[in-house]
Amino acid sequence: MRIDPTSKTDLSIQIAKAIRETIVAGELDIDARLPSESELCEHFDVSRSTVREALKRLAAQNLIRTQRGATGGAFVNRMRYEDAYAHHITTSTLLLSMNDVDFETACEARFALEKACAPLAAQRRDADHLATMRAEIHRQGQPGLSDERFCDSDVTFHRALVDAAGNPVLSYQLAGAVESMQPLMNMITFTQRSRETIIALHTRIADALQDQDGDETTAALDELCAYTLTLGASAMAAREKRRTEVTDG
Amino acid sequence: MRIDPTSKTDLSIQIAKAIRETIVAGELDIDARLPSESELCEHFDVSRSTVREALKRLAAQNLIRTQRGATGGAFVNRMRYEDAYAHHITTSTLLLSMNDVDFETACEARFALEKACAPLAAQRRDADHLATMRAEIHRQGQPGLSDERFCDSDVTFHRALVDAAGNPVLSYQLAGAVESMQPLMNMITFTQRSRETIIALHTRIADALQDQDGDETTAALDELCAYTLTLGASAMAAREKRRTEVTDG
DNA sequence: TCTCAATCTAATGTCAGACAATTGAGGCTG
DNA sequence: CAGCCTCAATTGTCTGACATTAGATTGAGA
Repeated sequence: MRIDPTSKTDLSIQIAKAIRETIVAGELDIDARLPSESELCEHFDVSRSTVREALKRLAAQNLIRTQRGATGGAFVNRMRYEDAYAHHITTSTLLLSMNDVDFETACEARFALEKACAPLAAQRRDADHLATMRAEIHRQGQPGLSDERFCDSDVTFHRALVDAAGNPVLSYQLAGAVESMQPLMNMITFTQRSRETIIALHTRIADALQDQDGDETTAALDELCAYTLTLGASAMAAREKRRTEVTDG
Repeated sequence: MRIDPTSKTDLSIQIAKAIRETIVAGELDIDARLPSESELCEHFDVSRSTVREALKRLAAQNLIRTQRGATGGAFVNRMRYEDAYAHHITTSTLLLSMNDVDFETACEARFALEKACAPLAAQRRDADHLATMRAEIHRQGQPGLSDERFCDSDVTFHRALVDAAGNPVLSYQLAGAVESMQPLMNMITFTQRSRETIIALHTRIADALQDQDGDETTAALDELCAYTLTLGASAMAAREKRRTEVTDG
């Protein structure tokens, strides 16, 4: 756990790395207190600013939390699924938007992953999951629902499907895939007709899960994927047309 | 884009949040330069240390990069898949280790996700993917290979499978699932016999992909999952036994 | 003796100012 | 025109100070 002051790499980066490795290696238990900033200054032979910048880097990754006061300090964080979700979703969303991922790729990934959950969800779904799905289906059918709210409800519905698989690791991994699709989905205008189609497929999925029929769930997801792709394609085409017109005019 | 100096929340957190929201909202393009630290000081009416801590938080999340020199500054990062991978893997690994996720749950999640890739991989695999997989299979058969190296090779093999699906979004999402399993896998002692079984299944997977047979790929993955679970179970049992003996003695 | 408020104290949060290191830009020179 | 030099802007680091926070200690009073 030493650093190299002559390296071209910033000291705060080296220090953050050293501490991170200590934590990841398990040498510091959860909720263990790190040395105080002054002690870290002495240990690494740097100023307090540098130590603090290193700690802020770790805090930004949810690896530590800090607490003020006499018994305060920096403590190793128990990584919570909820915190990791949020972080994962932000990163995924940025990845999608900044890399101009086309709708097909994102959609394919999302449904491939959801299909991975289908057999498990069919096996393990409980009353709560089914109730959530039914409630969202009902919501999706209400007149006057904005496109954005419709997408929200869609995400909730699919989160319930994923959670029904009863595997927190799976839920965590899929949170990014499902939720980061939302900005792309939000570009679609859902006509009354397309909503009806989606609701019908959602109902089919819910029914299949209720019957604990994994194959039928997968089949319905396949159809939903195909239908979503056609919706996305026409939305992209319309968008492209608008952009061309603006450029020309 | 203002902050509240009277809030109980740390200023550097508020500032980081404000800048992050600006970036995520797309108001700053990729590679756009943020105001210099001095300008940010004036804008938010805080000291430079505070601004710097905020910037370090953002840098830790790969949202910005900094560059020294006359034309330097902080620039909006294009979120790269490679960077996001690393971050995602670290987080996933910590989640697994800190939440005492049992081997079954992690294993189930991993193979469920890999199976999601199988049909796509069978369809799109190219010569490079197959070559990588064959090379790793060969490596896995070499005598004297340590358990750790064997696991490394296993991860590389499965990464190739995932990448063969030709969907970067999928690859990104699965990186966490596949690689974060490694610490758990590392606790397993691979006997000569178990290695042979795994290599046989790997070969079956590679063959199936070469034949573009998605169903066979899935079937082989199912078997590998089941076998890995039995290996994990016995490893956990042995570990538990050792711990009990130590406690008793 | 118990309770509660005041005080103490150790830690993080913030500020101000200085200097070092880096690096591109522009000018100078051959 | 190429190469070198200087300059200026910017981030990186250091120092020292004070503010803020919250647990620990202490002490008075019922």
